[in-house]
Amino acid sequence: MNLIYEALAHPTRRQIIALLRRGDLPAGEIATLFDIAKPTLSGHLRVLREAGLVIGERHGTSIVYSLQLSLLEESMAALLDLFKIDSARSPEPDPN
Amino acid sequence: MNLIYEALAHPTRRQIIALLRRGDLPAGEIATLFDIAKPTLSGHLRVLREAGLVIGERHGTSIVYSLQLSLLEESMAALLDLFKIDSARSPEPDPN
DNA sequence: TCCTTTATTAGGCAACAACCGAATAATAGC
DNA sequence: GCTATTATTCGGTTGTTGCCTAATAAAGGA
Repeated sequence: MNLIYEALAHPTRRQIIALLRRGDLPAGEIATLFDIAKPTLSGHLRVLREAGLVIGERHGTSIVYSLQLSLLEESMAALLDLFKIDSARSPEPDPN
Repeated sequence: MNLIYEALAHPTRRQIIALLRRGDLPAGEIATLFDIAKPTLSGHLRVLREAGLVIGERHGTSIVYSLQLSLLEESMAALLDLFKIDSARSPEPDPN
């Protein structure tokens, strides 16, 4: 859970998520849309991958990234739990 | 918005939020519930304050902290927007 | 006023995160 | 096998975060 919060803490990574919502994209194409070096973006993608928020599948020489929607829903549920706007959850919440 | 995501990125700060959901608490009492030095906790409270997630009101020598529920709801809405689970929002989302 | 209590700020340090250019890996096509 | 393309990993720099102890501030009561 902590990995998800950390992944969301950087604006660029949230923008990548917003981008991928519209459809899958290869890493290079994502890179062209940001004003940062490719290795830097590759690092951001790794953080998102390790948090489980995206997956990358190789197609030929390119690696196409797509959202992992189930994880996004899980993180939503966690945040709902943290704020307790929704209810019917564990009585002793552990936010980690 | 970015401040909120950054504030939520640390486990201790999320635990503070979970704690305050049950009721307001003075800083010192929060500190006793964590195994960290008081100045460290004071720093976490500052981060939460600057993100607008909590407010601190002085009562005598102590400062009582409470959740800023409106901001919590706003951040929920932002996350819903980021993931687009809910709809009927801005057509060109900016996740910053 | 002085002392106690409660919290914060200041200063310093180690660990981490973000960034870049250069080098390396993986695949496809000739 | 060689070359081109696409991405990642490596190595290093810079700035930030998290933590601590010591010092300071703010309020209340003797």
